[in-house]
Amino acid sequence: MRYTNETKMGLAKTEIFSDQQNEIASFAKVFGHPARVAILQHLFKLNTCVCGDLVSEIGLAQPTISQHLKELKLLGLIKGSVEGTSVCYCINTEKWHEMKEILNQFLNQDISKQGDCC
Amino acid sequence: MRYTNETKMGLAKTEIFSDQQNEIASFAKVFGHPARVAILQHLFKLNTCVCGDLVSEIGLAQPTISQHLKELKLLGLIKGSVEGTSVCYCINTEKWHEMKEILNQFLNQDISKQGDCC
DNA sequence: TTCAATAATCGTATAATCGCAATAAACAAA
DNA sequence: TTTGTTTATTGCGATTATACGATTATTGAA
Repeated sequence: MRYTNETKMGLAKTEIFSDQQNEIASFAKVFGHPARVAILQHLFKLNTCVCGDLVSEIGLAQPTISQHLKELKLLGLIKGSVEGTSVCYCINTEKWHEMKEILNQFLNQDISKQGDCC
Repeated sequence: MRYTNETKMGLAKTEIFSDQQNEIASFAKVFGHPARVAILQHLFKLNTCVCGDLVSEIGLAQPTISQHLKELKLLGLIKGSVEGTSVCYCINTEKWHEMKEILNQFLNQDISKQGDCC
């Protein structure tokens, strides 16, 4: 089997989809792991910045948590700031709203007209 | 390095998370690929069952589309019924509502009290 | 400066995901 | 029965994702 530059195995062919479709997928993907869901829920629950007690809270190793935080930060959903030797994390409310808007638009499509013929 | 049954590398440790967290992650994960987003949008747009024109519509090979459909069917978000030689697909509206409820609860958490200290 | 605490990064093992060619399976029609 | 159409399954390669030990910053305190 031969694969060209245009057809790389193991890679999603994002170029054939719209920006909107790729954006929805990107946001959804980051929620596609329970650890990241748990991290966000913890940040929400405390209603304030969390100074790195996530490792003991979640139950995964420190490098693993750090990696998940990195992905959340990459999408802009959380912010982090250095506070002494520890790092404080919190929800980036503006980005969260932006993400919510995009996902809600997809999730809350008008379903009433769907013909249930199957 | 040694890994026990409890610690299998490359596997998400779902057992340390709540059912709710795992459920959110499962639904989000299936939306984490633009092809599946595109499939669902197409089903929504037509407001009726689609008899396998998805391959030409999306632009991926037939086995690839079939695989994505399988994942959507596995979660129950779509239904399929055989119609002669082809198969009709449509949104499973009940399951869609159920999924929406679960994801909305997560996405629409009260963000107003979040201390923006970062 | 030295030491302790904390978090990020690196390296690596393992599993899952993505995509498709080839094939099989199911069905209708000739 | 044979033939064509359509979809599912199989098998494989390439890549990403998950997890963590070891190490490396980074900062505050002694």
